[in-house]
Amino acid sequence: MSLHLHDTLTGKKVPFEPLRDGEVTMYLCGPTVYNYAHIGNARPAVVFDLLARLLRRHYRLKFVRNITDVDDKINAASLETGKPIGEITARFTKIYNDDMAALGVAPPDVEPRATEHVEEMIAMIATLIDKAYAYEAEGHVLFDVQKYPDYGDLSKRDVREMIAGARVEVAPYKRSPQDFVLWKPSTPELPGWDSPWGRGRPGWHIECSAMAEKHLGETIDIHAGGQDLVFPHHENEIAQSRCAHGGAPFARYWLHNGFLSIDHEKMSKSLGNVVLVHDLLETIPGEVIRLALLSAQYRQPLDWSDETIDAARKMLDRLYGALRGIAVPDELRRETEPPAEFIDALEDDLNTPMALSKLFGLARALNRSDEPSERRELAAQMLACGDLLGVLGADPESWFAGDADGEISAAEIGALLADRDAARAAKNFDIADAIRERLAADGVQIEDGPSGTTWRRI
RNA sequence: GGCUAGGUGGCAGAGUGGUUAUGCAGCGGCCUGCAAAGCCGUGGACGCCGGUUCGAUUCCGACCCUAGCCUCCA
Repeated sequence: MSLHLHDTLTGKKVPFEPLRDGEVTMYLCGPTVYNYAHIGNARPAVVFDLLARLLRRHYRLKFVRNITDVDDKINAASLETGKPIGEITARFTKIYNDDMAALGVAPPDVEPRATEHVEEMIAMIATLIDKAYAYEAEGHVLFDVQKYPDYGDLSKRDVREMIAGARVEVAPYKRSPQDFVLWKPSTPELPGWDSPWGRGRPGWHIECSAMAEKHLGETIDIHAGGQDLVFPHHENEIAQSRCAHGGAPFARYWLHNGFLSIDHEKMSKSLGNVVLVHDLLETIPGEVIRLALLSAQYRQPLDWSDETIDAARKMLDRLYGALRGIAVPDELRRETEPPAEFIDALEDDLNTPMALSKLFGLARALNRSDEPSERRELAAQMLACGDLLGVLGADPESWFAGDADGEISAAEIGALLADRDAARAAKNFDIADAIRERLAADGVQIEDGPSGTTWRRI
């Protein structure tokens, strides 16, 4: 089975074939850097990082994830805090990248910043005006949606209905209510760039179109993002790019991840239930968060709760438990590929739950086997799967040793276990059990195995 | 109201026109000094109503319900 992806434009799962043999271009809408990333922001980053890993197995991939560092929300944050815009965007860009790294998200090949591409945006806007797809009005430049008959194809919307159902007050200078801003004027205190239409700043949608063109060309293979970006952001990107490029297709495959809810409620500031990745990482390993985000297929909705996190942690307990005490030689590790059925699951539109079930199958087989070479081979396969998923990279012992902050130390545990071994050898089981209970009180669970006693923090 | 995607066992979550998802939790057994981990076995499901079919959770239609989008939003 080869890679199949669900394409939003056609609404179907289709075989993936890149435009050019052997190479793939992919663009993911990145963060607007004015605040900490929340767990919903992390989902596309993790999911499409997995897709990037999968693509790199067979293709030379150029993966672009932008930084939106000019935006009215950033301006508002600057006004609110009194801090310069550049300081805010630099700070939150770093925090975003650090947080994503903690989730095992590899950096993209290119991470363009909008403020460094204003020239390209202006050029694209000028082209759109030249070709009469855009018009200037009161210092704004607007895209004329009437001129692009395919508008609505991605989001399956009928333009006429949209006009009829428009709920927002329409700016008087717009020719049609659904026309959207490519360029808008800036007041002196707002960030602005000189342009043929006066000092101003770009609209949000044109940023991605211009950066995608600059780094990936007119037609890209995969464009990804959250479901909520389908309309208007991606619809507008298509309109701008195609009209600027003589009708050339913009993206050949459109991928959109499903939404995250928090305890079955929509995450929103007004409900006060926004979960920040930065806060989660204080107490939860990034690997747990990553696996939790991959525990449902990416297009499905995913509810985030303590149970979601706990379930992911227990999955890792089982997987690391199987790997415990097995030394996989480096050479075997390098040579071993994930089993075909595991790859098949991922290549079927990133069916991570199915892939995980195959991984658990390996764990079961490993646990069942008492033949050392077979156990090493199965462990190597599990690690190969883990490499692709971006989990199981830690040493199993350190996974179970956990974070020792303010708790009983490993040395103390070792000393108590030595005492207990002596008691057990002397059949003083009351003493041995007392030590076990004392460790349990500190959150340490012990396991007597054939080759000695191991422990884990729970 | 329109568009899109869903409704699966105690929970999470895949999949399939007839045969075990998987993980957690439960039950029985093995192992263990006793546990724990692990292994073996096991119960429990496909929103509702019709239709197609030898047979539907899986296909088709209606209905009910949920979520997202339609406005900044992953």
